[in-house]
Amino acid sequence: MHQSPQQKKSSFDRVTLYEVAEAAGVSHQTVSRVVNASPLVAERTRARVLKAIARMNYRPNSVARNLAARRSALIGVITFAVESYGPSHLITSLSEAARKLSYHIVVASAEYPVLDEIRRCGTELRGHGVDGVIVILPTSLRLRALEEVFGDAPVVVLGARRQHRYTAIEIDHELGSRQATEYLVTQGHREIACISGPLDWDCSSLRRLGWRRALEARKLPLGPAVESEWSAEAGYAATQQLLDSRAPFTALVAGNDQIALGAMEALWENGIEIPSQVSVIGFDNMPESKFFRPPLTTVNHDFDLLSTTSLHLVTQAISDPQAPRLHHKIVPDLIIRQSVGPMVREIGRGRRRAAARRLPGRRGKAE
Amino acid sequence: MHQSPQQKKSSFDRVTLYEVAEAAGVSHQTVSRVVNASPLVAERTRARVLKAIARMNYRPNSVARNLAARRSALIGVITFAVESYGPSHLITSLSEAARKLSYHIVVASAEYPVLDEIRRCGTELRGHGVDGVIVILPTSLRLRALEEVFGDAPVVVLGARRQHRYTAIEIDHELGSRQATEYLVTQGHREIACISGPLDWDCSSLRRLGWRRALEARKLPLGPAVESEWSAEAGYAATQQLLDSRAPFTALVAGNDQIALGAMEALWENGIEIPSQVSVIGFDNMPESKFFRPPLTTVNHDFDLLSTTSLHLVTQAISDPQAPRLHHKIVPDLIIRQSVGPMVREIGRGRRRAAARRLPGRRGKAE
DNA sequence: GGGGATACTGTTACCGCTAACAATTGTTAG
DNA sequence: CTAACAATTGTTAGCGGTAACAGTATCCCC
Repeated sequence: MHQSPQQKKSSFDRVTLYEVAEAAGVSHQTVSRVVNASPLVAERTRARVLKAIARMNYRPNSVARNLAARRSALIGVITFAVESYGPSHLITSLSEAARKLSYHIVVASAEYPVLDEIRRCGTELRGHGVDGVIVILPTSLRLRALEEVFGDAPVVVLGARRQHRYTAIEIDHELGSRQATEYLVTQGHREIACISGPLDWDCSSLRRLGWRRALEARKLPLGPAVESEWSAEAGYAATQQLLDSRAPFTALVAGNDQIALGAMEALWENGIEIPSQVSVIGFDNMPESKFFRPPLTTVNHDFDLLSTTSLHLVTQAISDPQAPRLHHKIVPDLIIRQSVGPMVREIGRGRRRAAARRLPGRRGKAE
Repeated sequence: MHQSPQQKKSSFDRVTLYEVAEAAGVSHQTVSRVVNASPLVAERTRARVLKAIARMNYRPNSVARNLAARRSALIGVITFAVESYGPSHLITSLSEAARKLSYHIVVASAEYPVLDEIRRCGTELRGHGVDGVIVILPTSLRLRALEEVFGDAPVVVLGARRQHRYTAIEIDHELGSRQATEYLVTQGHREIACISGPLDWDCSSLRRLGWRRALEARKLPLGPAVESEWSAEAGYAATQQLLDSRAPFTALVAGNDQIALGAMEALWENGIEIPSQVSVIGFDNMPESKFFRPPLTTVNHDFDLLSTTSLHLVTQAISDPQAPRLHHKIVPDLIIRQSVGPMVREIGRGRRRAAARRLPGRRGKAE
C-alpha cells in the first residue's frame, strides 16, 4: 500500500459525482444525497456509496456546488492598513472563527480607505461569489461606496461610527480613550499629550475625542496633540516633533501600541524617563506590549469577541436576509502596567525643564 | 441622480450574461467575448455591449466562469502559527503580490504542522478549487501528506529544507544564524546561548544548527540552549530558565524578534544590562524591533522577495505544469543595531558573576 | 459573377453540482 | 386485493459561464 504516489491521480483532475455514482451503481443524485448527509438514503445504499467515495478518493467540487446552490461558503473581508497590529490580528482571528463555522475567508485589502479602493475590493469579492462580507471600515465617510457595491447583500461593518443600513459592530474607542486619560488624571497628570493615528480613521478621531472629553470633564487644559501614521517609526517622529514644539506634558496617550513604542524610544533618547518623567498609554494590547520597557499600559480590545461576533452576524444575515440590522458596541478595558506612574514633579521632562515654563503651551483654565 | 440606493438591485442578485445579451441585442457569446476582450468583435458591437454592461451594472460571475473554464484565480496558502510575525506578515505580503497578478489568496491555517491538519487544509483548499497552492511548510516531515493531498498539482513549498517533488523556496536560516553567531564572536563573545523556537520547525532547528556550526568552526564551546514557543511570553520564560540554570553566557541568539523581546525583558528584570552584560540577536527584523530597548540586532528576511518569488513560481507552474521544479534559496542579512556590544568583562552577568565560574557549564574544548 | 478568404456572430454542448419533481417499490389499512 | 401512503431512488432542468464549431455577411480577386 501507498506504493507510488506518482500513479495516484492528481487531486486536481477530479473524480466527479457521476463516476462515483456509476461505481456504486446508483444515480448521481443519490451520491449527492450521501455527500450532503441527506436522511433520505437507505443505510445500505449509503454504506455502498461511502465505500465508493473512499475508494475513488472523491472530493466534491465546490465551485460547481457553489454555482448550483448559489452559495460559496466564502466570506469576504475588506480591510485597510494590514500592516498594523489591529487589522492583521483581526484577520487571523476572523479566519479562525470562520473555520469553526465551516466558512472561509477571502481578504481584499488596500492601503487606504479611499472610495476607488473600496469599490475595487467590493467588486473583487463579489467576483469570488462570497456569501457575505465583513468590512473593517476605519471611516464612516465611505458608506455610500459600500451601498453602491453591496446593495442589500449580507454585510457587517466593523468599526462603523453609527447606525446605518448594515449591521455594525463598533468598538467604543472614545470610551477607551476617556478611561485611559482619566486614569492618567487620577495619577496626578495635568498636562497630557496625545499622538493620534491618522485622523481620517474613525478610531483615531474618536480616541482623540475621548482624550479631549476626559480633560474637559476635569476642566483641564488640552495638552499638545499631533497626528501620526500607525507605525513605531511614525510614532517616534511624532514624539520628536512634540518635544521640539516644547509644549509641556507629563503624560502621553498614543494612537496604538506601535506608536507608543516609537514614542517611548524617542523619549528615552531625549533623556526622558518613563514613567517617572513622562507616562505613556497605548491602544490595542498587542502581545508584545507587555514586554516593552517599561511594560506598556494600554487599552485592550477583545479582538476574538469582535471577530466571532461579526462572523455570527454575517452568517445570520446570510441565512436570514430579513433579520433586523443591529448595532453592537464593544467596550474596551484598560490594562494597567508600568508605563504610567504618578506625576511626581511639576514639569516632568529633563532637558526641557526650564524652557517649558516659559512656553505658552497651555490652553483652557485649570480651576 | 443617486436618489435611493434601496431600489437599486442588490449586487448579489446578479445580472447574467444572457440578460445583457438580450438588452444589447446580441448573443450571449458575443457578450462573453466583449467581457474577455476578444479581438473578434466589431467595434460598434463592442461599444453597444459595453454600454449595456455599464447600464445594467453587470459583473461576471466568477464561480460560473471558474466552473466552465476550470480555473478559479484563487491561490491557496497553507500556513501555521499565524500569530507570530513571520507567517502573518508573509500572508499579507502574498496577498498583495497576488493582487498584482490578479489572483486572490485563500488561507487555510492550523496551529501546528501535524499531518491531519495539513490534510484538512489541503482538502479545504482543493474544495475551493484553487489553481495552485503555496505551502508555508515549517517542517520537512510532512511531505508525504502534501503529495497525498496535492499529487501533481501546482504547489510551491516555502521553507522546505531540501529539494523534492515540488518547487521549493528556502530561506537559508542556517546561514543567517551562522552570520549572527559569528558576528557575536567577532565582538569577543565566547559564551553564546541560544533560545530556539520550537525545534520541530525547520527554521528553528536550522537556526540552532547555524549557531552550533559557527561556534564549532571557531572551536568555541556551545553555550546553553533552550527551546521556546514563538512568543515574547515564552521567550521571557525560556530566558528565566536559562538564568536559573546558572550556565554562563554573555550573548544570546533568540529564535525570533518576539522571543528576543521577552528575553531582554527577563534579562533586565534580573539586573542584567543589554548589551553591556549580555548581547542579544533576534530573527525576522519585524518593524518594531528597531524600537526595542535597546534596538535589536536581528537577521532580516526579505519577505516581499519571498512572496513575489513564490507567487511567480506558482503561477508559472499553473500555466506550465511541465516546467521543471527548481529549488530556490534566499539569503538573509544581518541588521546591526545596539543590542549587541563587545564583550567587555570576562563573565558578563551581574548577580551571577561569582557563581558562573564554578558551574560545569562548558562543553567541547576551547583549544 | 463565382470561389474563397476574412471578419464577425450565433448555436450547441458541456463544466459538476443541486433542486424539483417523477417514478418505483414496499407497507398498511380498508 | 387494492388504494393510499411512505420510503427510496431516478430524471430532468438549470446555475452562468466557456469552448468549439457552425453560420452569415462582406470583400477581394481572377
